[in-house]
Amino acid sequence: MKRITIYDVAKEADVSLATVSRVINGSEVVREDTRVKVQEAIEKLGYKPNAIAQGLALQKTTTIALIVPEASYFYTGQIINGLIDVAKIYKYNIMLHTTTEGISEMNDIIENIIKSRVDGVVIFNDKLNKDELKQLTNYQIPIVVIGNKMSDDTVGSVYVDYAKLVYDYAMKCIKAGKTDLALVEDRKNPAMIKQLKDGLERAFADSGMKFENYIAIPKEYRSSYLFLKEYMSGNIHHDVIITYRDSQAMAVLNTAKEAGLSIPDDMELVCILDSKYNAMARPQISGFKIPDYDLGAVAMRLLTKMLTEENEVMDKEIELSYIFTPRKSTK
Amino acid sequence: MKRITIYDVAKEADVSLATVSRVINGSEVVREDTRVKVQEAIEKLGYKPNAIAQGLALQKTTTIALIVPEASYFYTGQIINGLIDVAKIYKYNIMLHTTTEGISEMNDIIENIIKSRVDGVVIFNDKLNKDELKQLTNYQIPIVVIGNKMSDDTVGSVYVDYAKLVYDYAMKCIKAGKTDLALVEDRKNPAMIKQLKDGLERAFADSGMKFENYIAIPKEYRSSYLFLKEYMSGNIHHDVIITYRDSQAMAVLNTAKEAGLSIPDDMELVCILDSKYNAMARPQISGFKIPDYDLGAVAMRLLTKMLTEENEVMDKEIELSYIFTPRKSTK
DNA sequence: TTGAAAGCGCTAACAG
DNA sequence: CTGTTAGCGCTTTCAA
Repeated sequence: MKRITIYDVAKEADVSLATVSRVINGSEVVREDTRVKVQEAIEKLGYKPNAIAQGLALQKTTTIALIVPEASYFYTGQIINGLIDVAKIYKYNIMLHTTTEGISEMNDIIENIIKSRVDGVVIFNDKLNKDELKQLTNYQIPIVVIGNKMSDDTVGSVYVDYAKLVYDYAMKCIKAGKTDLALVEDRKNPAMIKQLKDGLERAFADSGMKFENYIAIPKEYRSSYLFLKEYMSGNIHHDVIITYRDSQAMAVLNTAKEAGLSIPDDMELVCILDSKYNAMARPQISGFKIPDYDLGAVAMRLLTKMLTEENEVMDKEIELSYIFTPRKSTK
Repeated sequence: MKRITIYDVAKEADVSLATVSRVINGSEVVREDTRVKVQEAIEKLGYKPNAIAQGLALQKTTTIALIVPEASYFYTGQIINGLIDVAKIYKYNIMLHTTTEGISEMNDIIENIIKSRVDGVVIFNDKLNKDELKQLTNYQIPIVVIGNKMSDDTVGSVYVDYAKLVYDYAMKCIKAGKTDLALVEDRKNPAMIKQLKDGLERAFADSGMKFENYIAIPKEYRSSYLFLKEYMSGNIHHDVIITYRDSQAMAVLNTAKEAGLSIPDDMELVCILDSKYNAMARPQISGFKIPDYDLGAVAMRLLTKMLTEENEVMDKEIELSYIFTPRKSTK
């Protein structure tokens, strides 16, 4: 089947290709009867405009690139959902890229993105290197980063202030007399853990104390669970244990129980990134509802603004808030 | 910053644009010193070939479209990961589309895909309508569907035979004297549940019995959990309860426990789609390890074959297998 | 209101 | 080995 083009439609409708172009782009100037004539020809031939050719002529692709970490967490999925939903509204397509291990990886992706001439890019990545961004900005490609607070002329950001989140929570605990807080490391999300650690350290410093219970997972342990099992069996006690992901919270739950510790009576447990699985655990795990879907949606919305608005978009740093969801693992 | 093109490079290197084109495409015929000269010009100007223009000239975009359901399950994420990893190997880009509610949705996506002139498409969707596929095949776009067994000249498929999986498992149970099997409905995955139900019915029929314990979740219940809580409290007993997703298995686990039933002693529990959360539950839930990542990877591999091989690809229907992972919820 | 023609940036014969 | 040129399919002045 010969790929049918605008020329074919023009011939069929007995008009020039310019006219066909006008009707597919909804130009006002076309006379009604010729518009109908062209429409009919389009229907008859099953013509679909070639977006590639349009992209070339228009110097814009109406597609944006999305970079996410390889890990397929529910959280990431929700961000993607949010982003796609609003992208759909503004007729943007999504080119999906994932960062896998290997130093050069990110560079390849960036290179690829530049070549594909997307109109903008959204980056969600724990370990974000500013130098890599610079490449993109050099090519004048508008960027929105999710998760890190940063912005300048071509980059905007949408994020949740985890440091503040944990700071506030820690302050509340300290005021309630719970001063033995512990944070479990998450090897997969180092940057996030750093934010949490910073927040805790600040809270303790502001309270005239020092945060010391950072539970690092030694490299020789294949999983947090394995280490925590040993850790808990040491008859360890903390007032509150804080984990980043649900799976770590569950590991704490299970290992504590196995060690004869009762949660929340002997020790409280809170998970930063809440998930439905937290609610399925027994006891149910308390957590912070992070607006994952909104992170994606707002990021895309911000990007469309940066893409369309003539004058600089003013508010390019958007902080989203969270809600603490108390369940049964905290008192 | 003026967008720099192949012409700029040509002028800078003092050659024709054809030569530049040759070097960026790695043509063998270029003399070494001019190749170097061109390379230098490219570096100096920071030139990146415009993939859109290439696509237009070449009549191929080296991008494929991926359609997945909105739901951001871990399973879907893994499929995407697998697909992207092999897409990367073959230098294909991924255009991601999600099907949200609304009848016309899928049609919009198809329309969009046709316009974007992707080289092929991979579809993973529970509720797949063959008529929609026909649109794509009309435009000669190669398709690979994940999850449904089907194929013809332009469509291939990669799937796991869930009906067989559950059939075999049911037969094993029946032979062991466990004849009271129950299947929990999953409103979000009707087609999948149908496969499972078919398999069970066949197993029972082949054993001279009738499968009757299909646990439908009435619409008025917001979640499986809510209904199961009531169901279990009715002093119900089955030999084995089968669920599709981990969250349903956990709901069974929790509601059974709350009703005073012991798993696996009073009742066994098995989850079709295994996940890490199954291993985190207590007791740990037995499940079938479905090769999610491979589903994506193999689908993409198949598509590249269909895209490059001159002669018809012979094996366009690929069945992947599963492994039963016995844990603590089964005896 | 419509048509002619010049690009958009690149590839691929075809000549030389 | 390299340059010339004709597209790829569409948009957009500029004229008519």
